[in-house]
Amino acid sequence: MDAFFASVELRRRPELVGRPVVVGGSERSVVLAATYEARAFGVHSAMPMALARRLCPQAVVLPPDHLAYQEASRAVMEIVHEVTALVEQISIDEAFLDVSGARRRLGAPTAIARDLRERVHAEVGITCSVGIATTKFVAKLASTHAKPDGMMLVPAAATVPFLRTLPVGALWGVGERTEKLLADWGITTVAQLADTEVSAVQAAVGKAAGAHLHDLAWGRDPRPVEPGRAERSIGAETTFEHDLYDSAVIGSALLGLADRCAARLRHQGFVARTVSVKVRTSDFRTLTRSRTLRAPTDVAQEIHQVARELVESVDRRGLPVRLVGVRAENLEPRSTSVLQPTLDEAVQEEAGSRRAAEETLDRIRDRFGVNSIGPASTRRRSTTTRADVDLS
DNA sequence: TCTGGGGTCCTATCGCGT
DNA sequence: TCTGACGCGATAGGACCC
Repeated sequence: MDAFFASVELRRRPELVGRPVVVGGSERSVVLAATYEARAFGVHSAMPMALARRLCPQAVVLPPDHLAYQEASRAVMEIVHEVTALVEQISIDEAFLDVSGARRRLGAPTAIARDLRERVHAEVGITCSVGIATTKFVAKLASTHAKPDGMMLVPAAATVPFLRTLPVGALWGVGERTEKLLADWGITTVAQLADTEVSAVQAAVGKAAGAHLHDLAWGRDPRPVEPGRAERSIGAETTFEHDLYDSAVIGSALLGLADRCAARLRHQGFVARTVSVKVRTSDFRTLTRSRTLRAPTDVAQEIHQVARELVESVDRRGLPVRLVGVRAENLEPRSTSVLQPTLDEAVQEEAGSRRAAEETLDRIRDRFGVNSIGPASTRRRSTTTRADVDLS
């Protein structure tokens, strides 16, 4: 999708079409999406909002509405799945389609792409771009070049010449750091990368990455389209409005994050064997700690307990905390997970009743909304009376 | 300029068992 | 009995993507 979050916003606020629009939070956040009018001022996603406002003071800034984007994404992906079942969704607004088996039914890839783009525009009201190639990675590059609202075909024979025109930074997997490492070796273009010995590339960026990048530079990418890949982790994190010293406040934030993690684990039918936490201090250093449990869990109270201990174990050198996060890893389906027998019956009973309580939360949230109920210490004091309107 | 929140994957290191 | 190679899982950190 093109400027996805911004496009969804413009769909319901057509009066803003043609103006620079930026989607992003207000405080201490970054740009999530910018219209092409805003990009003309140098604004781009991941840029600090403070800088974006300075570069383009006249931009209309909209707060993100993730539910709306998820719904738009779902609508688009529904259309995509009508083209072929071989769909690999890689983010909220991107997917790979293997249409090699759909040609007889739907025609040439260019025809499939044209129909798909027309349908998305007509039925969802936003534009997308399509890249067509014999490998995933070249298709991705082609779609980037096609933006906005375009289509680009890179025939097999044209692949290597096309790649050689690009800077190394265009390669999928080459970010700021890798770009600099390669530049130290005099490699700034894909053509130079391709013409360098694999061993030299590996010396610069590491064994696995080096071999991979050298392959990509020659258009070699054997990765197939993999429909329905299983998730490997589920997490939640938050940046505070102000850096915090207070362990009690950090602890209640952790409870809210553990609660979100656990609810999503239960919703998707997973239990997690490992809990990891992330702490970012005021100097922007990021520390992580993780612990593998004796028995996997999807209970917020257990995750919170572990998360709290892990955060306590971090040496933050006396600095205040900017961000904390909780992540559940080593996921397995709850249905097949072996429940660890515990000799202590009281412990087992306690865990069981906690889970039952949290399942009740799930049902209340299903009926009354995700914000209708939550752990007491995470609730904002409101001006309403105790007969909280949330449950009315 | 001052840096989000959701993830994936890779690498280095360490302890442990063989 | 000691030593080292090796594989493996756990852990921590970091690069990268949208």
